[in-house]
Amino acid sequence: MMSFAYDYPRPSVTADCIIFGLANRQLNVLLIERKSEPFKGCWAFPGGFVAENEPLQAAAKRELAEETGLENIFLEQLYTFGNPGRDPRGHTITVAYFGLVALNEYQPHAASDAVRAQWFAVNALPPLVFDHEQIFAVALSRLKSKVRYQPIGFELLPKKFTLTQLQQLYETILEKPLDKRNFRKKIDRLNLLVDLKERQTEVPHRAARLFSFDEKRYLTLKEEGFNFEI
Amino acid sequence: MMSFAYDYPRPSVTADCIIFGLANRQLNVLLIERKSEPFKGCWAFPGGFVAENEPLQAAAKRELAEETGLENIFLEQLYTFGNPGRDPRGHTITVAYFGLVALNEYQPHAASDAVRAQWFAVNALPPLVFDHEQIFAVALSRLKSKVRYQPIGFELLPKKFTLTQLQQLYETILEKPLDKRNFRKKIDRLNLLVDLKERQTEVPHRAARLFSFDEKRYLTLKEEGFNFEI
DNA sequence: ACAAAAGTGTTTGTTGTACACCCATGC
DNA sequence: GCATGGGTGTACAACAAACACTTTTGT
Repeated sequence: MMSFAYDYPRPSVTADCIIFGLANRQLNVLLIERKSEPFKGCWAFPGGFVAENEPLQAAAKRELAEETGLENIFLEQLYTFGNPGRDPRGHTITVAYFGLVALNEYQPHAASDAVRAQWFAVNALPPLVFDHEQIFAVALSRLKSKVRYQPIGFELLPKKFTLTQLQQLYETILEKPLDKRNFRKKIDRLNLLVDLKERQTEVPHRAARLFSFDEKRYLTLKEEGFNFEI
Repeated sequence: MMSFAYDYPRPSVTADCIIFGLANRQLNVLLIERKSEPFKGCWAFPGGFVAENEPLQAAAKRELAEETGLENIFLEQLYTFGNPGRDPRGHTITVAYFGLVALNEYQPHAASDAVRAQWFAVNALPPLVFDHEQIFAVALSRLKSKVRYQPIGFELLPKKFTLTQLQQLYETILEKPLDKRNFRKKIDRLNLLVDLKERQTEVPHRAARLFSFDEKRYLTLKEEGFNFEI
């Protein structure tokens, strides 16, 4: 095996996580405050160096857990950033991962290389280190276009949710109001929801019906894609 | 700056190119025969190590040009593969790029690390090295889904082409026959083509009208996306 | 005259879009 | 009884899908 070895100068490789969450009607993203140089004290996406012989997604998950405490998050690869100059320490390639969580259920707590871990509304982000603002732009635009051809929401909503909550999710991501009746017709045609035959409790108005996603159908639609020109 | 330096063990990074081309009614992909170990003499996608301080896409373009002679190809990032064990030399991360060319206009010639460079029909590929078969599967599925929400063909067809050629392109990629009239109506509605007011010459039957893409409209549609449930 | 591919419309079903009111519940 | 959000239908326009014949040209 050693006969195949080589020793080119190597860029270093990190895996970073862009985690979106929904709170009220606000799209949020998870940031950490860096504990160490460079850019100590600045805000960044959770992430860090890929260890030798560590799968990329595993590195992303590990760093996320270490720095924010979030675990069992589904991560999807977003894009790989490798422009020289993006990291003052030298040529660094960052494989960015993208995840969605039901924000209420995940209160992050800082750990490891992070001083703090905190949700920020996407339209009120602090300045970010490196080229993380560019990475964020790619992530947000991916989220917006994903919504158009894949089911989304499973990860962003509580297990049981109302149609209005689902609609607000789409309105938040797409940044435009949707017609209630048309939205419901469209969702209905997808055969994606299970009517739980339950209702909200303790709301100061008529209680809405609760639904959950049909996981199997959700996965099918995710693979097949659909058209949601809503 | 040196105070920020670090010295983790680093995986190495390569950039590989999956280039599709269309010949007759066959989708083809460009492979090289490796000149050096490991897997000397086996077929692989063109690609190689990313140099220090080299942008990723630049590395992909450089390797493609070095190994096959193809230049000025538009490359789009496909996916990054980083599973340990995929390369016997040690942990290697491959950023895969994806490109389309009008096959007739690009006859590859081997150079550099390649013994040969050659087009292969996608349904008759030789065994590939490393995890290149998996990479190929991702590339092909990306091509198939891309077709549904972005214009395609600009890069795969000659500058002047007939509607039938365009339809055959879609039929080849989607692997299903399409209705001529419906296809033409749909293309027409996209406002994507420029009627060149020219006709084919030297065909042994009625000459078809020639079209070209409206580049501006093509780019707009690429950004906006569309729905081509054809 | 015939072979080969170009070119062209209509009908029917489905989906998109715009739009406004009554219903149930908690206070 | 009123405030709050829940829930529902219809009409019109656009698009999808199925389908067959005439036209042009070279040989």
